[in-house]
Amino acid sequence: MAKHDPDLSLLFHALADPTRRAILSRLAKGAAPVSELAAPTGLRLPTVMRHLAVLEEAGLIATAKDGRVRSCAIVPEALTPMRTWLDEQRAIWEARLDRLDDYVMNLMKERANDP
Amino acid sequence: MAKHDPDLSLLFHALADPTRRAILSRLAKGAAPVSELAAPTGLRLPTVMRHLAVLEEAGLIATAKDGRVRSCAIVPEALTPMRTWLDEQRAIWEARLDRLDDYVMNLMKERANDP
DNA sequence: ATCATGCTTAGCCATGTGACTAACTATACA
DNA sequence: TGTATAGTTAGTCACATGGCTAAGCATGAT
Repeated sequence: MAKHDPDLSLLFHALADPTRRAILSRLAKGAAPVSELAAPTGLRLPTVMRHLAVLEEAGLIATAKDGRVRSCAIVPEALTPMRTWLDEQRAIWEARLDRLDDYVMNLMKERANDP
Repeated sequence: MAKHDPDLSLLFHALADPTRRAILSRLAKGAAPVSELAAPTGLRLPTVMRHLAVLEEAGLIATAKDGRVRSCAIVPEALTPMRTWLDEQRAIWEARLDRLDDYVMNLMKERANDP
């Protein structure tokens, strides 16, 4: 359970932007060149390029240039660390579905210490 | 498949910070007051408070004040939207585990168009 | 009533982020 | 060769983020 996990931070940060998630959804249907990804966003090319750079640094997409066209594709394995983290958390969190009771009981105990 | 999903953005953004993930991990073991959460971070209280505010706005934690102590607890259901998104993506992405082939074939087809 | 504790608010600062325009490069097409 | 196309780079700008200090407020202990 790494305290500083740059992978996870990059991943979550990349996914925190709706534009980037939209690009991913588009790419889920198949590889596409930059312009085609930019079109539905209504954003300028340089802006989209930065989003793509973020996605690529997070390992979520891979790109390659063929002639003057850069083709982008998703990297499915990239979601694995996130899934792992989520499963870890779920394991602990769900083991505590008594959380609310636990929480309330804590408060009550504190109050009880003060008759 | 909402194009603009503020919930997801808030969630992912909240989780993109290692300090906040550490706080969540700590809280997974049970509710705790602000100071106790701040201690292991090495950060000042106001800074930690802001992190807690981000977590709370994302719906990841709930807090309540008892006397002068504010107790914080996780909200397990908060991860559901993220799990849903992840499962959706996995469904599509994994259906395309031929992605690399697909990608390469695309390139080859483009080249083929140019004999 | 006084003081310590625990949080809160206000405000500052450096850096990061997301958007843009404008100018440039490199490939394809005529 | 010249021109359109597809990306790329550089530079600007407003605002968000993450950290801090200093001062304030409410509650519990003496």
